[in-house]
Amino acid sequence: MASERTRRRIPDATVARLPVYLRILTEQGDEGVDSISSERLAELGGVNAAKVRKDLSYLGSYGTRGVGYEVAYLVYQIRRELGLTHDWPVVIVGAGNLGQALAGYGGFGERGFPVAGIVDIDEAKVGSVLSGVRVRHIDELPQIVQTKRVSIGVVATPAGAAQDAADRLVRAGVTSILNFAPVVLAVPRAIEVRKVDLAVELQILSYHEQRRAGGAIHAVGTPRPASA
Amino acid sequence: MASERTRRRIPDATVARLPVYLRILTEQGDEGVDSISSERLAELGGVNAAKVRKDLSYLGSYGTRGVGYEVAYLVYQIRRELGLTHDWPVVIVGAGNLGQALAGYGGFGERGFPVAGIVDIDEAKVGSVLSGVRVRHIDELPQIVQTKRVSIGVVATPAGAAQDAADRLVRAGVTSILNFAPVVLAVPRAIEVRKVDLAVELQILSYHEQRRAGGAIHAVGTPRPASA
DNA sequence: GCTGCTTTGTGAACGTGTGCACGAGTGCCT
DNA sequence: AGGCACTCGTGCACACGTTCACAAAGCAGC
Repeated sequence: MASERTRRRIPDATVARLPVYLRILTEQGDEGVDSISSERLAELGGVNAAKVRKDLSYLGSYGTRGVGYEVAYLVYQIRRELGLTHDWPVVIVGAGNLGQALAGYGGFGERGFPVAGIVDIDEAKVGSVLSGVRVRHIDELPQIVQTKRVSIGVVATPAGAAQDAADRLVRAGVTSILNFAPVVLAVPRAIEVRKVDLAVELQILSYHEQRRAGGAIHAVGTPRPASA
Repeated sequence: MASERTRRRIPDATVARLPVYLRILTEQGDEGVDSISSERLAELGGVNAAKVRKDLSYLGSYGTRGVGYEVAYLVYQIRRELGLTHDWPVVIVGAGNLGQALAGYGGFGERGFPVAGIVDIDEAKVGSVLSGVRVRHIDELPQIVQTKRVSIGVVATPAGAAQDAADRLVRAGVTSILNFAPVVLAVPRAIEVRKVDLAVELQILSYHEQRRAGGAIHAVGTPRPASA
């Protein structure tokens, strides 16, 4: 119990996979499975079995040799490690196309991230209701963050407004940001930022497609730099 | 010219950063900047200058020592490497909340990924028009993929329908998939899949928030496994 | 209790990614 | 022409992540 503070740091790569395991385990639990092997979990998660075992070993030795892992207990442990023992309300900045879709996406609240509010800078959008959440003015952000104890903000604005949105979120007291705008946000070191950029993902796919196609054909007619 | 086929493989980590450099360079170019140093590019991209230089060196030696990189030329080279010399039409499967937002998100077409079509399995949604694109029935997928020469598919369905959507995309001839559903897709080895999972991103943020909060307090009242 | 089968947990080897540090090349100024 | 300031390109060392392989541990059947 005293060593609880000295909890080993979990590698980033592992933290990124825990949510996947958690989802699979929850599904399996719902289907009545109460014990699962690392091999099966790996198969369902599309990864290597050794990786699963190593990942889970960072949480502690919660498996039983010769048997596998008790699904319900593992779910509990992963949830605890990820801090999912309670809800984390989020506030969405930007009530455009994306903000609306996010607010309407039920999966948010279901998975422990209820939408505490959605704000926009455009007065015309304020007051409209999206999936039960009323759009409020961005000036109300500090109040929402404080009364609802929000620590996670979602930036769903156009690129040009993203930095301002982030600044406001930080000033309001948010400490983690999920950024959907195609911009590199400048924030204080202590703020955790994660980025989701659709264009980047598509361009990575494009790279592989182009490579698959041979790639060489595009070399025809290459312009040269100014110098000789 | 003969060595064009022997193009060095670019590391995944670098491929993932090239789109970021590309966006920044394009912006800088629009602002009239025509030469940029690795240091400045690194600053704007939120990365290390040495990393920028190493990344760009995989494309070839396109910089000038003592000066920096010619913005326009670098943009051209990155676009070429990423296969962005021509458009890549995409087809979206699922006309729900997310599918609609994606279709309406202008950034898609602008960046070289025009929406060639959006399909849904629900007859009730077929025929409606989203941002100029008419929703068609999923049975028309093969036809859309072939006539529009689509090689990238976007899965924007609920989790339960995602695998079926992926299967249909693959059968229709798509070779790259961008998956928004919280499911690990099973596809032939040759198909490139990238995943965007909002819940995973939020859970990673949750982990850091929980860790920030101390983490130990949640240990109170931990249930134990069945065994002694 | 012993044997055999299964599956975990982890040391060790390998591969990938990062960042420093510095040689090498370039432009500018005198 | 020579010196100086600047910046790229890259070898090298280190950190991080992945995978293998196997001992340790548990269960089942007899």
